[in-house]
Amino acid sequence: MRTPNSNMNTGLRKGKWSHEEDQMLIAYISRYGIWNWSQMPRFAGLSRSGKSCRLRWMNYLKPNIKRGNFSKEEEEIILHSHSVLGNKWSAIASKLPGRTDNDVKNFWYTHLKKRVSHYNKNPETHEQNGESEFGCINMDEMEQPVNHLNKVLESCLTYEDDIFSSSSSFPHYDTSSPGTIDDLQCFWQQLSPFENLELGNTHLNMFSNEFF
DNA sequence: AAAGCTTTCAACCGCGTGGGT
DNA sequence: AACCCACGCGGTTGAAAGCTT
Repeated sequence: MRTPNSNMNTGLRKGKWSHEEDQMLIAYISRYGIWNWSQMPRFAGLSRSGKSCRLRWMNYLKPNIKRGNFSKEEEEIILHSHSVLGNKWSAIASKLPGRTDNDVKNFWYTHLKKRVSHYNKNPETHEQNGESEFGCINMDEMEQPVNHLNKVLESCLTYEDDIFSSSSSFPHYDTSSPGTIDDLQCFWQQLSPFENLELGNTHLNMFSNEFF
């Protein structure tokens, strides 16, 4: 986390995002979609770089970002994927709906790297316990959570067709009194059928009238 | 209670890539 | 072909929170 300050040369704010800035970015993207990250902050009234806005949106504000602890299944998928892909965090994150590359990377360095290092140093101890380098399950079992997640994704995509054909299905969000960031996240969660779909203009405009 | 140390994770930075001119 | 620009990615940083002494 960085302290809020501003760049004396550009006048751009840096550091932690305020609730108000989050609201402004969400409101702007909800209304106009994502068209150009470098121009957008100016039109949205934000004193931030496009890069900063993009990062904030992608890692925190985007609909259906999953917060909180990683499940055992997610852990195993990360470990397995990392053994195959290496530090390709975005590729690994793409296997975990709702998780960002930044989240995966942080989780790897704070939780999983130690476990893998320990295994590499003491493989015989772990093997005696019937553990793989990923902790406790074998490679065949590893495929199951991946398949399960793919099925969940497929069902979401099917549901998307249904929900767009009946506008009354959209959850309602009171933007005149938006409440806390938790309220917002609760609202985004209600839009779960849209998860993993890039919210381009087409999708957003469909519910922007009701949204505002 | 408080000082020092460690961990977590949001955010920044630099670089590579691809598309447009 | 060369340049510019926007975007995305991976590595790194550092404040805040949590833990230990």
